[in-house]
This record gives sequence, structure tokens and C-alpha cells, in this order.
Amino acid sequence: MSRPKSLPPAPVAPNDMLIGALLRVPAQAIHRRIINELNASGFEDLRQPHMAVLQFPGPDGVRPGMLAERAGMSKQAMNQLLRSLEALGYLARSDAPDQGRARIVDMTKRGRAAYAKMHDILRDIEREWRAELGPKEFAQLKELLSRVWDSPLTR
Amino acid sequence: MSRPKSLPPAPVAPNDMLIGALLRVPAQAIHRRIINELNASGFEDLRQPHMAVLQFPGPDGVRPGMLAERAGMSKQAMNQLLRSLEALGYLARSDAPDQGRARIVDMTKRGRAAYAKMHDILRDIEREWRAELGPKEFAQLKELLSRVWDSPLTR
DNA sequence: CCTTTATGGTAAAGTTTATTTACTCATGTA
DNA sequence: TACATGAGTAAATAAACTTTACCATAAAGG
Repeated sequence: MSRPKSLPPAPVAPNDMLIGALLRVPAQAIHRRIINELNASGFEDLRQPHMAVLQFPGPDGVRPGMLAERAGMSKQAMNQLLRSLEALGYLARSDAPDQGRARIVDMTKRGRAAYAKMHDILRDIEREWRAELGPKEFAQLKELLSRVWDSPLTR
Repeated sequence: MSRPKSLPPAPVAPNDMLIGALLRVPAQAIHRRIINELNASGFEDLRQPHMAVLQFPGPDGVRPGMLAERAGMSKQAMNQLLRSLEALGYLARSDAPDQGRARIVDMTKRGRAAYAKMHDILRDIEREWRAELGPKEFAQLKELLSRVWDSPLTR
């Protein structure tokens, strides 16, 4: 049995729902959709764990250790992801000659194509949300989430 | 090296941020915090995968297959989680004599205590967000997210 | 009544993913 | 020089998930 493409609705009244579930469920739905549509668009070999690397703001020009920190995983785990993505042709690791033993991640053409596709999918999703909520309300939602982002709440 | 307790801020201007990242980052921050505080409150043995079971609206009275579907994983994977949580004393699986071979998950006292603790943590988080955004704006945020939840967007 | 089909559940093996442990290389500094 | 530090990597181990396969109950069809 493989993973489903979508999740069943939770049988609850949304009144008593807390911010955790309210954020988690839509975020997961978006995450799934991105993977599914990437896989259906010529990027069949990308799996969930790879998303920790491709995620906004993307790995281009960033050092492995920083990527690990961003993703909340060990440098070793990130390194395995990077090796995998390198083998699949999405990126390359080159020496960053300026600083010690540091290396740097460069996306390949294919990597940038996948990243652009992700962007397109997210644009589609935003269009749908805007149509559902109304343009003003959707802008408000993004504004409020941006304020959360800027605040120390998310650290 | 073990997982960090918090993530570094992404070096970006939030203007060009898409809804994916705007939802993902706060949701992950909440998720991490819940695990960390649970671990620090006498529930040391709960790990990330277990959260797929404990997540709102909780497993009490639900059948394993339904939990698997909700979590977006195979019945077998869910069953391993349930076995683990059963061994740790958070729940029990009993026969549901009404329907076929169906079983049902019952939370133990300890399980309900963990679930209640999760709820408390989320209440704390909501309080902090309300203080940061303002009560009216926070209510607006939840209202907008509830509308997304109710819509077909998240399925 | 017997066979088939569908549903719900479980177990073991195998694969993937992540952590633990241990090491290299470059740089700074006492 | 000797020592410490930070960044990176690799191999071994452990954890988590999927694949494959199976059992048990109920419903339907002959």
C-alpha cells in the first residue's frame, strides 16, 4: 500500500480547534500536493525527505551545515540527502575556497527546473485559496502569517 | 548530534513569501515545541512519529485503519505506532465486537494525560500569539484558517 | 451449504531515512 | 608546536516506513 494522495476530513466542529491543527492540516495538504504534482511533472524521483532541501528559500549557494540547521536535522542526515540529490542530478557540491573546509551547494539546471515547478504549483494553490476566501481575506491571511513569521514566535 | 530545539530564521524578506512557507514554518515550530515540552513534562518517551497518533482530534475510540488514513500512512505503519504506544502505556487496543474483526483504540490514563498536556501547551501558544498579534487579529487568523479547513482546499 | 469477495487487521521481511560514532581538513590561538 | 574549534564527511547502527503476505469476520451468490 502506498501513501494516499489526499486525506479524509476530520470529523469535528472547527469552533474548538486550536491553532496547531488549523495550521498543520493545510500545510500538510500543500506539502502532499507539491510532491504529487512534482512527481507527475517529470520529477518522479523526488521524495518527501528531499523536500527538506528544496523547501523555500532553496539550497542554492548555501552551505550543507546551514541547510541542516534550517531543516532541523543533523549535518550527516542532510549530507545523505545532498548526496542523493546530487546523484539524481538536482545539485552539486563544490568547494567554497574562501572559508576553511567549507563547501557550497549549487543547483543544476534540473534542480532549478524543479524549484521553478514548485513555485508554479504554489502559485496555483494561492490562486485557488484567493478564489475561495476572497482576495482581500487571502491577503489578510498572508499578512497575519507574515507577522507571525517576523515575530519571535516561530523560533 | 541530536535535533535542535529551534530553527534559525530564514534570511528573506517576507514580501515574496508564498503560502506554503508561511504555513509550514509556524506549524513546524509548534510541532517541535509540543514534542519538546511533552518530553520535558514526564512524557520523555514520546517521539515525533507518535504525534501522528496523538494529533488532534486524538485516537480515542477510533479504529486503527481510520487513524492510518487520517495520518496519511499505511495501516501497517500505523499499527507499529500503536504497538509502540501500547508498550509505552499510552493506549490499548481492544476488540470492537460490533463490527467484524474491527478493533478500537482506547487511551489509558497516561495517554489522556499526555493529550491534556498537549492541549495545555497549545493554549499557551495561543496566548502568546494573541499577545503578539492582538486579540482581534488572532481571532481573524483562526477564522480564516477555519474557512480554509471547511473548504475543499485541504483535501 | 459452500465458495467467493470485501473489509479490517496483523506480522515479518526488506527498504529507506536518520542518528550515533568516528574521522579528516583547515584555521585560529596559546 | 600543540591544542582547540568549526565545517564536512563516512561507516555503522537504529528507527521508521513500505512491501508482501497472511488471518479472521461478514456479506453475497450459486
